Amino acid sequence: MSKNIYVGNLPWSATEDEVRAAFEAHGPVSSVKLIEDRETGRPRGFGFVEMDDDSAALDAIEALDGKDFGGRNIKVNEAKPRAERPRW
DNA sequence: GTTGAGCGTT
Repeated sequence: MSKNIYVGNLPWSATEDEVRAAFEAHGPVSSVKLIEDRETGRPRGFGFVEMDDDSAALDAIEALDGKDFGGRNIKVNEAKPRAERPRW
């Protein structure tokens, strides 16, 4: 199973590689997705991290939540389930 | 050469 993690308050200079490295330090990371504005292409400053190990995910959440990342305190929490793609 | 709330489109 996997657990989705929401990562917010990220600096605009942050990359997926840095976020992945930060979470891989606490457990195996399945995938990392930084969200950018689809219309303007600007980074929104938040992203999502998917981890296979639930305990490692919770450990990474409490370990990285409110911590300094790239000179900014990031917010790490359990992500809400993403809406499925509408078929029509 | 910018900006700051916060939950994504494969």
